[in-house]
Amino acid sequence: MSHTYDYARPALTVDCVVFGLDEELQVLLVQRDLEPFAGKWALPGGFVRVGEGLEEAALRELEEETGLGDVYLEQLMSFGHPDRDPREHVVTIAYYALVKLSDHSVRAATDARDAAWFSVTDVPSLAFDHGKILDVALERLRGKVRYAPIGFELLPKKFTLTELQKLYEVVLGYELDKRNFRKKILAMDLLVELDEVQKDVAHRAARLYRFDRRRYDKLAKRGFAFEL
Amino acid sequence: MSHTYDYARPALTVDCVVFGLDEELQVLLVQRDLEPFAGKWALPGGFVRVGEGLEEAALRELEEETGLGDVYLEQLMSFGHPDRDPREHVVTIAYYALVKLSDHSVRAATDARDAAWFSVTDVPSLAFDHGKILDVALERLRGKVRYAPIGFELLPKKFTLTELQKLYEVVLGYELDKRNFRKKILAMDLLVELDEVQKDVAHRAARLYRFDRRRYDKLAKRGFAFEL
DNA sequence: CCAAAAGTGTTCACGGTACACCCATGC
DNA sequence: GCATGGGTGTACCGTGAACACTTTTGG
Repeated sequence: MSHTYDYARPALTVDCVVFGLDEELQVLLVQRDLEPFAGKWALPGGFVRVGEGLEEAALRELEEETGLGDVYLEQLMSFGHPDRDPREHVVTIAYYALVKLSDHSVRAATDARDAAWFSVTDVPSLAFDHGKILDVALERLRGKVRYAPIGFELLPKKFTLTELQKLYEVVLGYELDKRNFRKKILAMDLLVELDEVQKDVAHRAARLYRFDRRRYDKLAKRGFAFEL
Repeated sequence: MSHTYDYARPALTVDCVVFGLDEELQVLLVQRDLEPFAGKWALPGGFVRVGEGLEEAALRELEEETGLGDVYLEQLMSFGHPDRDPREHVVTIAYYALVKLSDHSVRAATDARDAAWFSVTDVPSLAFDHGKILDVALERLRGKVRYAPIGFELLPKKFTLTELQKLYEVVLGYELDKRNFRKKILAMDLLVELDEVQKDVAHRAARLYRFDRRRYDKLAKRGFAFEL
């Protein structure tokens, strides 16, 4: 390979802000075992290899550091301040991921490298500029969840309308009116009512629904816009 | 400097999609003088230097290749497919810029390295994956112009309501109702009516306005949301 | 006085919001 | 039978959309 471009170059990493939903919105962090910031919590991530796509690198690092696969992944933003890594100039391309906590159990926490979920309202001080990256990811999630059907990535395949509403309330940070919420979301005609209800609840069991992605894609092509 | 991170690493560039407004929406391209793609049109851009911030690099390249300074600049997205550069793995961080064509005259076109404005509806085939980057930038501009007051970056400081409306029509690609547009934009209370009117027009001169950024910032902090 | 664009209000339909009670189920 | 959440409809208001004519100015 010719090396016409062979000047000194910044290093390149990817970092992932992984969100999950519990009572609160959760973010997955790993504890660093190496300097710099050894022992501090950080976003999972690592170096981009030559010949590797960015998203590919993000998925690989996620799998390596947390055991997670099959997640919704979207590029967030790049951060390149020369001093963000104390050793040398490292540019990172941040992604955010949404995972269904119900599926992937909290297996991440049992990994060799320590990984754990933290409520976004109670995150420890993070290594590098990862606190800032998390802030940007949160802002993006809060914005995007309102005009794109990405919230479903945080719920199990089958969910109740109340669970869906709770999701929005937790992510957005304010309460919604039950009747108006149901009216609006059902009017979009994106949910399929299943012949199934909740199990093991100590009260009337709620009906289960699933998100009809195929239908959404079709409607979206015709100019339909999802909106909270 | 310690080199703990010293593995083979992809090269890193920045590229800028510079938009200007004429009768049509314009994009600034430069003609490449080096291989690969010598002679082809491309987005202005170049390598990120070690110790240099990303936005800083984008502004430097813009100045070097097109003579432009004082532009609105925002990060767009990163592109890192391993084959996007035929010689080696080069990751690029794309920015988009909005410039007031009236201010900066078309000085860019007179630069050593050939630079020129093209209507976005009539862009030649571009080097690398720059065509794709342009598409993403256009999509972003069309989306963002509706919920953020960035359109003003394409107009001179003083403008008429008709000019503002034309801007939106050109960017969005559809026509707007004159009375409704004026009602809505004036109701936001973000424009300052000046004691000045158009000069040298062969008909009734229109009143000039300017965008009150200070007021917008204040309102935005209180939860006001700009919307088309 | 003619051409060209500036400027200005009202009506109607629809969607968003506010709001309270009965129902089904498990214990 | 009681506690717990599930499920449902209506009235009002404000915003978005449709729509046409008069005014000003320069040539």
